[in-house]
Amino acid sequence: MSSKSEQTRKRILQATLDLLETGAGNGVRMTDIAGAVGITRQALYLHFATRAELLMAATQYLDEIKDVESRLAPSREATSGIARLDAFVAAWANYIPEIYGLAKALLAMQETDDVAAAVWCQRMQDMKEGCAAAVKALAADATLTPSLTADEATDLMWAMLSVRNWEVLTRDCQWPQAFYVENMVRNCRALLTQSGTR
Amino acid sequence: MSSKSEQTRKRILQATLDLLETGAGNGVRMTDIAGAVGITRQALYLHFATRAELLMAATQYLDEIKDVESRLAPSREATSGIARLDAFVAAWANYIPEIYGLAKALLAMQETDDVAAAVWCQRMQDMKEGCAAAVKALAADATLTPSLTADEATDLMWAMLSVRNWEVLTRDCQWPQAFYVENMVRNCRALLTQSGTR
DNA sequence: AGTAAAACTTGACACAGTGTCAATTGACTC
DNA sequence: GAGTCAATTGACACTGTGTCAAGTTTTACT
Repeated sequence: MSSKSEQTRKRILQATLDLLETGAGNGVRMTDIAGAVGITRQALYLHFATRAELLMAATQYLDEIKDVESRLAPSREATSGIARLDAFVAAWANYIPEIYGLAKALLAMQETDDVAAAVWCQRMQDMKEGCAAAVKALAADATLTPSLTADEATDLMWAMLSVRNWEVLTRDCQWPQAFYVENMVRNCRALLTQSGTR
Repeated sequence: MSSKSEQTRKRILQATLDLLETGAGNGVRMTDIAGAVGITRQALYLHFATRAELLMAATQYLDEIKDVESRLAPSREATSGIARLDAFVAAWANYIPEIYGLAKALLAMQETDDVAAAVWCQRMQDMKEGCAAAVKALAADATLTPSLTADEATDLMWAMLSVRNWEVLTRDCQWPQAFYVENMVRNCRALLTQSGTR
């Protein structure tokens, strides 16, 4: 049924992601998106009730495309806790640039829009579960630093790997992406494992 | 001359800070500030050209009140590099909650307002100088980690101590302030000094 | 006390961006 | 040919910032 509608919906989501990626998310208005798709602004509301809902749908669409699951496979298959930590950090650190445009738009909306805040918060909570799993693996190996509980270690790791930190380091500080990744892997080890285990 | 004007200006700044502190910076409108002072919204523009300028002035006013300089004295007087690092981290970490309301408002404006972005950026740059000085002291003692250059270490420390990280850890993760401080001191040591020097 | 400047008020308006609504057009289907 | 769905057009409400002109109150000076 209504394949025309489905089709337009996809075009909208795609255009949204494109604009967000190139324009760095700052000021992507409903008008811009409609223009990119080739429909009127009002027509957008036939597909998505609000801007927040559109961004939300774009987030899910992005996941489909980028295939988050398969990126995390190496981490899940790691044998030691430290290997798991390294793999997770690297996977996430390399994923950030791909979602950055969208993340920034959602992050900016958080202050004003409760729905957007909830959506983003939920997604970050999912990512936190990955952190928790890595920390758990460390604890199982007894390689987790004694100065932190598992929850605290998870919190710290989560904060370290936040999109905002990525933004600060790669944008403001001009760290190349590869350097950022390498560094974060080392930092997480230093902070979370027993005395900088190699 | 015109002491009335000066007086009102101060009342405006004070009201702004009060609202920002209690209301957590989310939606403090010009109307709210005017209402708190007891004047009309339009009258605010007789004192400050734009909202950004008002926020900017409030920032400087806050510094006067909180006396940033004296807070940093212990850090400057530290003898070893590590003592200096610890003192600076603790001083800054304890300063964040006091400026948080204002910081949040300025941070939120960054996306849309270039002036606000510039103001906040400048202030963060000042704070970065403090990081750089601490790193330099470590380097002088040869206690700086060999895996980072001085600039990289400064960047990392700066990112770690960002207001947004404080927000994540104390708000989202519910870390008590004291725990946050203690932890950040330890983390900075772990990341920046030679193999976790005690 | 008288006056001029400065501080503030009132009320109106422009602008951007989101969201809403009603009436209409074009196309595709049964 | 009637019905339905996607989209269009044009208008409007709402919020918050910033601007403007005209009028009133306060303050300061002599």
